[in-house]
Amino acid sequence: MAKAPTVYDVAAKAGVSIATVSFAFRQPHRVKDSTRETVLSAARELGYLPSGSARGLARGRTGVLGVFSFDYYADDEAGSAAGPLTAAADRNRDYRYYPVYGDEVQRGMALQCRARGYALLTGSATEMSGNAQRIQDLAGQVDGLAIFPNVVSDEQLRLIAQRIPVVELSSPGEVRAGGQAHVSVDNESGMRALLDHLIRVHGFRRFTFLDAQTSSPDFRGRSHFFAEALAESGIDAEVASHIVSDDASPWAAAEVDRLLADPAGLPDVLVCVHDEIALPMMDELERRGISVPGDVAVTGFDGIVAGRLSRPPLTTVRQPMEAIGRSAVDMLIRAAEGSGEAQTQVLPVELMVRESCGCSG
Amino acid sequence: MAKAPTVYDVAAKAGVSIATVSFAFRQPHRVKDSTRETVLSAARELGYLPSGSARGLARGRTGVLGVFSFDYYADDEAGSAAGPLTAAADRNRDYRYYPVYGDEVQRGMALQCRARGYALLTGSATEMSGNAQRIQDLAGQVDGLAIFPNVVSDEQLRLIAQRIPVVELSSPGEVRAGGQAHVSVDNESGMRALLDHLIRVHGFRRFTFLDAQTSSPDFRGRSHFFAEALAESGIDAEVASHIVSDDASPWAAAEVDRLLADPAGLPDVLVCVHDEIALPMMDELERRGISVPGDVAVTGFDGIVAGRLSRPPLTTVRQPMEAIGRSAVDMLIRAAEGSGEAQTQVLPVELMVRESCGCSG
DNA sequence: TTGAAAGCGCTAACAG
DNA sequence: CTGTTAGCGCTTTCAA
Repeated sequence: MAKAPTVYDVAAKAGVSIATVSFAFRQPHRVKDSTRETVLSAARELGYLPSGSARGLARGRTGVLGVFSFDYYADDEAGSAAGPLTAAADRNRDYRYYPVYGDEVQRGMALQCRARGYALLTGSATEMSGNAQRIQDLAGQVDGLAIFPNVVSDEQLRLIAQRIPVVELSSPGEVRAGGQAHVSVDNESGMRALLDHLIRVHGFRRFTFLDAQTSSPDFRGRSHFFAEALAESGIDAEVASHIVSDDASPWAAAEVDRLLADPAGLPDVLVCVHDEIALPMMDELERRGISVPGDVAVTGFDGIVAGRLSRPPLTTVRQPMEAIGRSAVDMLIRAAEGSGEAQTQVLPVELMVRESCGCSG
Repeated sequence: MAKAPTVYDVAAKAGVSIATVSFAFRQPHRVKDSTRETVLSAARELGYLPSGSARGLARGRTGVLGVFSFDYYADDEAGSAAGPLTAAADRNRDYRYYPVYGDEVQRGMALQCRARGYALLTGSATEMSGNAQRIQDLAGQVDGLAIFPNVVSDEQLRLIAQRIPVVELSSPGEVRAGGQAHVSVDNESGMRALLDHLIRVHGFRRFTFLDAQTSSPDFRGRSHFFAEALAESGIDAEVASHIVSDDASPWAAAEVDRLLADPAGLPDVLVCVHDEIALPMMDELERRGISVPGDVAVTGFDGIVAGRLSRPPLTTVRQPMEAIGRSAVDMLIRAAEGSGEAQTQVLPVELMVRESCGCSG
């Protein structure tokens, strides 16, 4: 790359001051038409491209929003191996559940950024260390940052939130960390609507809840309202021990073993804390010749795309992922542009009755 | 947000110079242990977060790569309306084909950026004007830029490529624009493998090619090799008039009308230039009671997720989307870090024989 | 091992 | 309408 021309070069070539060059681009109306023409064409001839860093530094804002996530499907070896990149390598990846929850939320953010004239900077955590460094670098480059739960320590989060608006893409924890903004969904209504359906329509009485090993405010909330709602209905539930979500098949197999070993027999329904637990469970059950929903019903939570396409289609509670992303962006922009602090927001969910609960398509 | 502490504040608090603060962060080994401790803890207490803009400006690089795309599903009204964001609004979107080709490529870029320690800045074009502005802003903030075809004028592209490494995510055009880097796939082999299968295994003789209205080097390549390969086999093909890809149902209905109106009857197979034409065609055919592949076979190109889940599953040629994205990132980084110019690269494709061609699952 | 000082390229008062 | 000028916050020689 040849040395990049700057405002100085353009100014010299156009025979004006650098301020005029800047104005010609940023406040065209403040410059005489003919002057603007001169400047613009000088810029064109030189191949002038304004430096984002310099602009950002001078203005104190970058026009960029950030999002930091954890990519469950990421495979660091693929990246470092630098081996031949083939179609076969691609195919071997497990994209059964892609796009997942976070992908759809990020998509919502991208769309809203686009609509609002911002760019979106994405970064994601690594299995390895160095995440603190990564996220600080990211935070230093944006006007506002959205963060998925469980990817950043509270300390880090507080540090960053002190400098730029931050919104967590989850429910607030049980203990509200001082004023931290959140965009979340109404887990309570969702869980209650789901259980209401299972109890009233299907008459289920024996419930098993499949929880995730990775804890999060949302998961804890669902678990909590599951128990609460059942208790109110005078039903006792069994809460399965934590599920390892690291590796798909092993835990599902183990869990089915556990269910089968229960002398009391299978429960009426497996209520899973999220779709990515429900889907592999259905697969594993089918593999063992156990019919869903014939022998046992299964439900999820989130409403990822894969659940619509599974067999049977998954009954679940759908989060408005795109809206979550859009909402986060709006909050960040509002806060970044000074119109008030970011506030926590709770979006509605929707019960999606499909076939895995026993309803007919 | 309180005024952000800077190196100066940290330096003052730690009783050192700003150079030492910088060193403490960027070249820890060059600073005495005790000094580093002092600096770091001063920084922590102050809640110091380095400014990305300032770093970028001083270093001449940002550690960020960019990608500019066009989002076909984007709905600007949803963004500007700022109406209530509900689950229902989300559900009404047509995500049948999501994630599309570009989403998977971007995913590959994100993964590789992560692996290489870069962040990824995403921007996308608008139906409206102002794209030149958007992309220049984007380009000004990154060390390298990947661009999808048909979203940026050649002039813009040249301007940007003059300043930072740029790679186009498509085949080079027929007329190679001077040295512009590309990451693309072997459309010729893919199309030939597909036709070979259709001719040899299924004995098809009557082919119709469904082209896209939006032209691109890849689409033109596929169209070209389709005709060439058939000609070599002594088969004559009919190339359907351009298909409007703007709105799904209307053109598909019109196209089916056209096919039905042909006194010669249906062709043996509809070879579509990409999956997003093949899929709606299959839907429309089914709607009219025309069996695929019973009455007419259909094939696609790209290998998007939706094609695996359609009924029947779509026979297509799969591009290694993730690898394309990863490869683009590697090229950009190589070029940005000065180890040579970005070069064009052609990745292999793979014929995915599924059921829409008449093979049995 | 640390400090002084010169930029990096642009924006935005403030003058004129 | 245009020019002068002072930063924006950090990195990086070059000296000490």
